[in-house]
Amino acid sequence: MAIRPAEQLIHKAAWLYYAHGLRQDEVANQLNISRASVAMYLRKARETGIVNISTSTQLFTDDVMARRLEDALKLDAVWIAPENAYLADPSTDIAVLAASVFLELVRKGDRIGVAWGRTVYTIADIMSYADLQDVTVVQLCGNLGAPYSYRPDQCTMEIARRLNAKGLNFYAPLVLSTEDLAQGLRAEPVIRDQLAGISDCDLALYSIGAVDADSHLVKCGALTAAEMAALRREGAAGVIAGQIIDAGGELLDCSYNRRVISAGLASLRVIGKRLMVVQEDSKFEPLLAAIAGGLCTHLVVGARMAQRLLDHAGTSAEKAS
Amino acid sequence: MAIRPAEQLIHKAAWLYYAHGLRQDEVANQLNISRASVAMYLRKARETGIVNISTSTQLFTDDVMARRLEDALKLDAVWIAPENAYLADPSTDIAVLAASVFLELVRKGDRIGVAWGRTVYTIADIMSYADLQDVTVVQLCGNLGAPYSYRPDQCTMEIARRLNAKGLNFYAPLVLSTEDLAQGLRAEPVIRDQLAGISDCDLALYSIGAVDADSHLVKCGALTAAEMAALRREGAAGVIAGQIIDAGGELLDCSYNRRVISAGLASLRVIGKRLMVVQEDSKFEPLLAAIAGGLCTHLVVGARMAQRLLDHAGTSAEKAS
DNA sequence: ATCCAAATTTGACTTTTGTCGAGAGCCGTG
DNA sequence: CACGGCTCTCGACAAAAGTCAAATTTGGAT
Repeated sequence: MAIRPAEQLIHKAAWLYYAHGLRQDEVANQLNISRASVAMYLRKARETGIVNISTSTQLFTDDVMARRLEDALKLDAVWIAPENAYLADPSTDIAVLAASVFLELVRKGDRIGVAWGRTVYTIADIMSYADLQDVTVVQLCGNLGAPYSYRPDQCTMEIARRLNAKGLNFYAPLVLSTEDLAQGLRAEPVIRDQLAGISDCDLALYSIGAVDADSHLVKCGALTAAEMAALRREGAAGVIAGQIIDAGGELLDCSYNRRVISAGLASLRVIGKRLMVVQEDSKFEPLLAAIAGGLCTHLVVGARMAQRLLDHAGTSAEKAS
Repeated sequence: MAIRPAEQLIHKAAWLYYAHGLRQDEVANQLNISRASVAMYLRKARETGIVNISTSTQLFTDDVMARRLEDALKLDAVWIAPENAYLADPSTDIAVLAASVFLELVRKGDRIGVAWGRTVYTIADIMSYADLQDVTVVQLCGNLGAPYSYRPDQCTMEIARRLNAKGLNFYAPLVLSTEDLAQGLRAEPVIRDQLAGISDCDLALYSIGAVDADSHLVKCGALTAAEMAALRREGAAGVIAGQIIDAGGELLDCSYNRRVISAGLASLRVIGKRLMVVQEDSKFEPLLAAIAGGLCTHLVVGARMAQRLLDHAGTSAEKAS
């Protein structure tokens, strides 16, 4: 009899194994199934978030540098991934840390805003599963028909899937060709409601984009490399949730920004916990801009970036005094 | 070089193993130690709550009976442990479930009140470890020089230890020989402060005691079997946090109660989440009294007890109509 | 300075767990 | 009603994790 292995059975196996501490063969006896099946159920239980294995991220905030950064940048919490210390690929380390931090920040009943980018998708990809049924994951910005797998809607959905949460997608393109059209679309009830709902979020997850030819905006055809370079000369310092900000962390006054459908910076700043994750060292200036603009309260970075931020804060303070 | 295996090293090993998903031998390579040491560190990490393995208790609330009980008894949540379904000893099952539920209810920064009894100690004993450094566990009632290992202060400390939390003990006996002395002691600043602090708790954990010769109050010499029997005739229905309540869940007007140093029922009722755990079927009436008195918002019981409660609620409702 | 007790580390061994392909039951379809 | 596709299950093997006693190191006491 090969009945669909009811959630119930998975749950029972997980309970006996993890809560009661029985061995797999003991569980198998209890449930009258083979030990191999038990092993499979347990894997499923882990994958569906019925059991939850989390490791404390204390170590990474306990760092002295993290504390100093919190003070210097006026952030609520900073986590620093030790560069090259553990693994060959430091960016994976940052993503793994970010995923753990993210899961630690999520609370039951939360509404979570998610932006997009390679970093965000990497985090989604390595994030472990959790059972947060009353959580809602909302997309922070419109979609791009990207050739990559980390489209905005995919980032949102993947994270929702991992959390067993509800995913709310944005059914609009990120950039339109005219300002009028963008304005009209923003006024559409469906879109307007979703944009309005962003400020109700309890937690936001995003990274920051650089203003160069490697930007996803260029790669996805939203802007040409030349346009990007021009924007840079006009003061563009970074890209957040598809929008271009200046060095002060304010929206740059440009046609592109007016054609974008995305979470306004004001809505973002209202969100209680704004988790920013930065992997690449090259994103130093963009990150400074985002911090200046108050777009992040919680920060996950690598050790090298942390050092640079600290040095910068030090010299700024000196100049000021 | 056998340096004290700094917390740091345990943390790193746990991180690589659980967060990054490396194998133990890979971790051993990374950290330049033997795999055996890694295995030991990982056990320590689990025991100190650096890693946290929890299994969802959904299954036990999803039960239809649990839902009906919540409605019938006006409780916030009910968990039902399937009797005899899983293991030989059903009371263990209830305790394991209670421990999981308890850990699920604790939040960072919480203040937790803990009473005492065999049930509470059993829960403490099988509870897994967690890393909740900013949690405070306070003792709800005075101490008894009991010949058992589940003295009030031990229950409190054991739970605090498991949680890596701060434990606050009560430095007073549970019962005094005269009412005057009890009153005087209650007015002592140290004691008064602690009693006052009880209503600040976010979560309470207790069971209910029966009014019979088997009661711990009798076994520990606080009352004689004859006195207990007399109290029973006077309307005593149960024992909670060392105090005797009547069938309506109110403090029984008796000398014993006036000589007790413990959390007043009013203070208890102020606590947001009051988790009551009952293992023995014999505690049906005491439990009814506690529920009637609004002393519990969250309940963990076995299936048989749940059925009895439901039947009782049904017949009460019939009578009323 | 030297020794002792306690704690840590390790290699070797045992137990437990993960995985794979074969086989069996279920279900919709032709 | 037979057929294929599907998923679930199981036995057996391989891999990984747990354990133990002996060896080593540490820190403190004499």
